[in-house]
Amino acid sequence: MLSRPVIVQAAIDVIDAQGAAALSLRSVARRLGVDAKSLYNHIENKEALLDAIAQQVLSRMVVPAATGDLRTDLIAIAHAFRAAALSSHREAVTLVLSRPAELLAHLTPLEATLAALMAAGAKPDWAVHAVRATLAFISGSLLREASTGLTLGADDPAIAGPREAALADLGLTHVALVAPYLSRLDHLREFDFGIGILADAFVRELAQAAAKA
Amino acid sequence: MLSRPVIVQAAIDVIDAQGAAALSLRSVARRLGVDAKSLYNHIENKEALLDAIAQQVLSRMVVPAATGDLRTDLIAIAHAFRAAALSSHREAVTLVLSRPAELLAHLTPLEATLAALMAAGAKPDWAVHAVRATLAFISGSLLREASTGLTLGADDPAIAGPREAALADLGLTHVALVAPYLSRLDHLREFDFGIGILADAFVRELAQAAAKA
DNA sequence: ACCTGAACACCGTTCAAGT
DNA sequence: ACCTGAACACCGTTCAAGT
Repeated sequence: MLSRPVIVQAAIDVIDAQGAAALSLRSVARRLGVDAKSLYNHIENKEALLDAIAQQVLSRMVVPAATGDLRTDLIAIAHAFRAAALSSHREAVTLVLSRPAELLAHLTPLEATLAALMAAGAKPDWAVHAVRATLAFISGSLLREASTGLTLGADDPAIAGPREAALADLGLTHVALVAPYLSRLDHLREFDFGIGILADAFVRELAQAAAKA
Repeated sequence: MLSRPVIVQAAIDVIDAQGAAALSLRSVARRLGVDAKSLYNHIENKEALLDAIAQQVLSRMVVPAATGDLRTDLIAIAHAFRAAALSSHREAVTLVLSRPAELLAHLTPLEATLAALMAAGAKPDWAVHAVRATLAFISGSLLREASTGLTLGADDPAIAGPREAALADLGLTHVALVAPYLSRLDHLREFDFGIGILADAFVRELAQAAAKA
């Protein structure tokens, strides 16, 4: 009855239903109507379960077909990765991000990104730097999505006005100046902004290297 | 005797000495020779303690003086942020990163980055996007530094050779191709690569906007 | 082969009682 | 004002005993 895949799915269900904080061997076992100690017949320990969850979440990623245009492909891969990571409860993403990237599941997007970069003429060592910068940006973006409440919206001028004045008093004049924009946070828009910048930079760099050769 | 700053410092000491996993109200109290429940006279709960730790770690950041050159200033601020975040045990950084960015301590680097961008002619809304992209990259980079073992080095060709063959067999031909570069990870180098790309992109974008105006 | 009872060394937190 | 004893509802994990 009990099996590794069943346990992993139950763990994801716990996170989806009650948040990442509620995840424990005991809560997973409770959901399965089983004693927590029984899980040890199928998983090594809690750490291994967390690895398996991260693996399972990432394995839902659908790698988009390459179009041959580097910018298009990089953006499509980044979106696919983000969609997979966010496909469960928002908090599940922190679990994926806090596992070391050597998990097998990470290799699929890695392969796709490297393929896109190298098809566009990137040399191996440079491609590795580029993919690492991209992954760092994606990780940081998802971490923010997970830990930020929906938005920071406080558009009520009755609140915003005094707050800006307080910021200016603290010497944070520039923060005060942009406060209206800081109070709005559209995760997807920020994601696209950053990925677009990186993709543009990669395209430009490769074109420049090609022109020199 | 007991006080909030003393408790926060003891908590950081616990992390430095025994890692983030060993941090608990009880371990902090033990280090202070006090009962864990006594801490509640000075902190609200564990969450508040974690916030205070993040605040304290980030407050060590020394904001560099502005030079007026956007690229130079952005890179200097990023390095200062990284240095502060890594000034304790590597694992302490995950604590800082997992707290929402609305903490007061985040405002110092935010102000400096916005000032650099706007001095270079950035409009408020665009400056906010730029600073968010930069912070996402920095967060992702630090998260990798915290969760990755020192390096992934496995340069022994007797190990590397078969591993690359195995990767190629899985259809991961590009991963196999770059495996020698993936096995080496210099955190600072990767950090500089990414920050450099972002800074270059911002400088170029602002120059372009200025030329159009 | 798989499950569980007893047991251990942990957690965060409340509240009433002590100084 | 600050500290603690008693108490509660949790954790992960081992190991011997059961089916």
